Amino acid sequence: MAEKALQCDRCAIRNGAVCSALNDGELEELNKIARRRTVPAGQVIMSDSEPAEFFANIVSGVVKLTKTLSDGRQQIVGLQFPPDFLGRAYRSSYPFFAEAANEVMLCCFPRESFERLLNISPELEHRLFENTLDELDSAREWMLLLGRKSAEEKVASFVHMIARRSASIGCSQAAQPRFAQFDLPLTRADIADFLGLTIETVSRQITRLKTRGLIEIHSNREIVVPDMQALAAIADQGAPETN
Amino acid sequence: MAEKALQCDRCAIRNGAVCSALNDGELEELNKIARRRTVPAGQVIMSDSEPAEFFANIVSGVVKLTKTLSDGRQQIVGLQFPPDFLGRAYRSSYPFFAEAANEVMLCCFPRESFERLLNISPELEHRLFENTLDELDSAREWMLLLGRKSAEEKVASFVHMIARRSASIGCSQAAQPRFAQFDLPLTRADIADFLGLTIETVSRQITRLKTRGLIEIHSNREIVVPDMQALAAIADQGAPETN
DNA sequence: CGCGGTGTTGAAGGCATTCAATTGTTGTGG
DNA sequence: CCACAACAATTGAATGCCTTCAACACCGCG
Repeated sequence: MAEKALQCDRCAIRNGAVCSALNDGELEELNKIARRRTVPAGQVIMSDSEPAEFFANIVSGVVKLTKTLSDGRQQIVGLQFPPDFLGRAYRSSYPFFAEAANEVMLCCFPRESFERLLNISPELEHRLFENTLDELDSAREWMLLLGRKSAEEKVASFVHMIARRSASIGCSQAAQPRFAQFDLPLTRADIADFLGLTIETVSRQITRLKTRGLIEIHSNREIVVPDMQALAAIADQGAPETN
Repeated sequence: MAEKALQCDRCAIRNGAVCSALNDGELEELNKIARRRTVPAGQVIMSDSEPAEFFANIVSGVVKLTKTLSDGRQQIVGLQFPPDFLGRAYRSSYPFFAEAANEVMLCCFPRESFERLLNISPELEHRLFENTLDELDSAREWMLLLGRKSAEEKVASFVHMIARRSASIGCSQAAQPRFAQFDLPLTRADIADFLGLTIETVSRQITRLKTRGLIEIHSNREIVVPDMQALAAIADQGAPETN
């Protein structure tokens, strides 16, 4: 929960984050109110019950958005990576939980100050709008997965998505690399909650992908995908012949 | 596909639609470019492949947004009712299909003209932003349903949602009426595609709800819910004791 | 070394699907 | 008005995928 002020111009997510919609003066304004904060894995960042008192950029780590039924069944309804934005403009309440999937570094802005900035900068609002449209697109993509894909396709889709997003965060390689190596930011339980499956089914399907040579596993979290296209073929359509 | 000009001030959805964000001058502008159009059930309104040349308000009827896997499995990723807005600002392509679920009446605006209006009216953009946030919320609500609810809970949730939305369209009753009567705007096949189930399962669960006295069915489409709260209890949490 | 958290593996069972047949509904032309 | 076709919905029986329950393996850590 350490907090400290920071210089925006040396920020790791300077280019991708919503701040890039601001001009120099506005950015300086933002710089004044911004505070970095580290959140340990598992901790709730924003919740259903209490109004969110701040907005934030994700600097590092992964944040999961979860919803829960009254008997405890849980579903992850969104995953956010750097440099994603956290919090909802114009809405005081949050219809789900935002929780750190692993250790997360945030760049936080007090609600009031940020909204003041939002009022004077149409570009900033526009940027948030674009963000929301992207979130809506991926939510719908995920609805297709949840409603219509088999367990195997779900897990393959998940690994494929993480591989793509991890690549875009780390050293920017070619647009469509054939090979990928990365760490899973989620536990098996989280993956299950994301895919609408059980832990056991996720584990079995990961083993199956490994057996088939589609992925290699080094330390449970560390994954290598030797052929992204082969993985995508399983993820996006009916399971091809296994021969 | 009949088209005709129209007076906004006598429009059925005048109050709820995005147009209500406009001032008199802007509304007059919109009035000039608006054209009504009737779309028969089943017809595609906007598609993945071709860029959408217009935006539209839904005046009456229901529009389904669908996504399809390469082997034909389909998922409905959104349902839009009057006075919802159709089309995406700032995006030329549409990552899914918009299709008329039943006969739909649209109020269409040519893309270019509407975007010009969007540029001069921050209120309009803001309104679209709010809309998008609402869509995102319901998409996430639906992810919870798709990933974690049983067939019975899914169908109950669906009927409950339609009941609520139908009530808010027709004669505005009390905020939370105990009783509801309405027509299902979707076929069983559409309901199945919406819930991530098969037609047969949907049919069986509807029969089960009827047997249990939670709904009454008159003409396959016409539904009566005698006790909305009882239905909500099944929809939103683990199935209660059946006694 | 033992313990808790995390992940894997096995066997049995259940819920939704699949396949198949029948019934009900709608619209059209004789 | 009725026959008929085409579509929509229901119902039944069997299969299968994923879950559930249970036991065990792995790993970091005090």
